[in-house]
Amino acid sequence: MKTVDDSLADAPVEAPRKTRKHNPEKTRDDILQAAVAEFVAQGLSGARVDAIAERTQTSKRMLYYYFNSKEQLYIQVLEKLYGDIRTTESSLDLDVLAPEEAIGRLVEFTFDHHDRNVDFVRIVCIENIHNGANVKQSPTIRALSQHVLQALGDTLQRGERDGVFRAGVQAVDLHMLISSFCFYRVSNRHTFSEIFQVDLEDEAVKARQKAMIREAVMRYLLP
Amino acid sequence: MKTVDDSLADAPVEAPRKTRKHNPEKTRDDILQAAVAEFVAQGLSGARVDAIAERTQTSKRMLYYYFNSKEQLYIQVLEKLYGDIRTTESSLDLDVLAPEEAIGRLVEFTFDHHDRNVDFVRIVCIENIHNGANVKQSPTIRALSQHVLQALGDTLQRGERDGVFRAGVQAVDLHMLISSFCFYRVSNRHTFSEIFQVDLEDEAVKARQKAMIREAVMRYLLP
DNA sequence: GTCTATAATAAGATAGAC
DNA sequence: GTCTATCTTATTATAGAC
Repeated sequence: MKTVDDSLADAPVEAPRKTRKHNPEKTRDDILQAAVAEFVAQGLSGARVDAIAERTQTSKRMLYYYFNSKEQLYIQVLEKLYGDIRTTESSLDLDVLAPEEAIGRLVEFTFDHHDRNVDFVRIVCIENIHNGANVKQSPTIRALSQHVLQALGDTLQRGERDGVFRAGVQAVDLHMLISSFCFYRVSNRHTFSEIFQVDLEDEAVKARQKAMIREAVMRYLLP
Repeated sequence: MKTVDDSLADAPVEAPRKTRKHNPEKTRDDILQAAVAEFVAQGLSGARVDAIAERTQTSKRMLYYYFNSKEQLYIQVLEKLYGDIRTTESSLDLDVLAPEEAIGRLVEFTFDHHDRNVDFVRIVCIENIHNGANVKQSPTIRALSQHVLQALGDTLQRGERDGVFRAGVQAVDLHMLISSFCFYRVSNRHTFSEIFQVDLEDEAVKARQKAMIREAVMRYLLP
């Protein structure tokens, strides 16, 4: 007696070998996404390989098949999250704006970017708890981050030349002034909001703080 | 035949029962210090109870005897490190200084304090990775941190009244502006120095950045 | 390439003697 | 209060069939 399954077995055998369960890129990406979620939620030591596997459509065996170890999977996660930020950062085009406009825009962009990318902020914290051991192993990541500093340095130079910015400000220092505030607001939001009883998710608070860091930076640059 | 040990046994029995190995406070403190080192180095999930015990003069059994669980020991560590900062913070006496002096001093104090207390910075990062779950359980910690905000608010008000500061600045926002920079320099030093190739331990760099945050804050407060 | 079952070990916690 | 030995469970990683 023929069953429905039997009739499927009669389908053309020449069809591209795309059986139900073989889809390498998708499987790999599925695992990587699950790993992002788990590592970001639990940290490097806190993350469980089993938990990552459970978040996927596939099995733990495939995780090891594609990534070899928990640590290598973590490095892939790190590179993915650092990579995501680059794409957006490169789209800023600071060089077409007046220096003051450019800096103002960079500050607001940085603020919004961190606010929207909690995952990135968390993975950077996790990596620092582990003394940056893995960023140091990834030449990719350093290369990814050179763009902002370059753009910032160029803008500072233009402003200085035009007499709208003071001289002697280091790009790396200014980058730290901007990033630190935007990063800390997100990285430390749990302890900060609990201890000082502020709702950092409140849109009014957000707007006020965004205006503050913008103005603090602008004033600092005045001649 | 009498041995040396036998003669010791003849010592006065009324002496306070202070046998070689019984010293509760010291043992407890020994464990707590070891726990600070391990948790700060490895994080909450990464820390190993065995490793903590190995750092002590005593055994794992005593750790459970005094602290009941890994988690409760972690909370004690958290409270200890938050407590340490309070003592120094309270010694600032901002109210006896002119408002500008007071803020300048607060900025420099905060900078130096974070620079010197890497342990505190790390435990706060670890705690945020765990969503502040443990600070929320400790009413002690919130109480500890109210002093700075109060002192800062008072100083802002004095400056505003004297016409040396602008109006409308929130104490909590200014606290964040100051803390974020001082904290981030330490918390993110591994990734930051690797990616941007700066030596944040260099005394010249330190002095430059300390002057920057001080001036940025002062300028921001100008009317 | 994928799945189930399992090996090998590490980790938190406790028993019970002294 | 303290120590050694151990229980129990969780965790990374792999074997081997399909």
